[in-house]
Amino acid sequence: MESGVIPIEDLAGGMHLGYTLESGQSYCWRRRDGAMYEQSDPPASVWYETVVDGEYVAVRQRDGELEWESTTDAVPILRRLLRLDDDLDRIAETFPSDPVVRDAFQAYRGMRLVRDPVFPCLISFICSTQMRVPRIHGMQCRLAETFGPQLEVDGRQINGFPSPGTLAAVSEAELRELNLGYRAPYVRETAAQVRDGLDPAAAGELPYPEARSHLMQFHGVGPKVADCVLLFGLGFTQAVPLDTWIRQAIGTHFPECECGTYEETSAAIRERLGGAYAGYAQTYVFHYLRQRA
DNA sequence: CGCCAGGCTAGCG
DNA sequence: CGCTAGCATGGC
Repeated sequence: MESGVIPIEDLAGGMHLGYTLESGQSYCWRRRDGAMYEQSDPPASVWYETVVDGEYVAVRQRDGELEWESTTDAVPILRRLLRLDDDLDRIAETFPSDPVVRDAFQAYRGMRLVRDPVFPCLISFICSTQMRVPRIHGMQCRLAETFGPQLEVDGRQINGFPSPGTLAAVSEAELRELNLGYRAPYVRETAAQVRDGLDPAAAGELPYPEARSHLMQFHGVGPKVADCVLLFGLGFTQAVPLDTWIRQAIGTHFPECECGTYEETSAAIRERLGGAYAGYAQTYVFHYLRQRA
């Protein structure tokens, strides 16, 4: 097992690991203590762990640094997954000066977007429809524990996320037994599409509108889920998923952006939130409103 | 008990 | 195109 630290002072705009991983944007990490996605503020010094490309990665934040343990050098992996190269203050300069956005940024200072591995990201947001955050997380945990590849780390069994082929071979009934509900056939069909060669990562090479259309080919993926995958998995920081929370924020704070259709409202709010990093602003506002509800 | 949750699909007009 | 019923499940 390798280990190391990354000083927070090296990260422009700071870092808050708990907000980053428990704000409902990533379902690819688990707390080592078992608990996760509580409504209250996550405690400090908690270990979070995941499996990426067969490698175990664990990270926690304390005393001004990120401390990590891994079966490999986790620094480049963490840089990518936690977007450690983002300059948060420079990004915030692109935000509009509206009180909601500014208050949200101040309240959750150090929260970064994630860049989840695209397949688990895709499946997790297909599972997210009409569902609360803790239950989405529970579904991803059960998928990994039931069908994912096992890894032994310090005598403990850790499961990675199942491959598209594995998931496509699972019956709908087995998925329903994990309480995926009506999302079960969507998950199975999408896994089969990926297995058969439709690559969600290919969206990353396309311009934003085409990238979203590419993802909407997957069963169970509409415009909102596509925007989530673009934002939280493929680095499209301009994407603004129009969920119930952000729609409420639009109605209250940006009524001029309410244009009727998803496409038009999406374009208006992306412009209103500063363009290139509108999705970053959205993530702060989403978390801010959800925590205050 | 009813209502709603980071919506989507299918099937209508 | 736009509109909507139906969809599983759990927590309040």
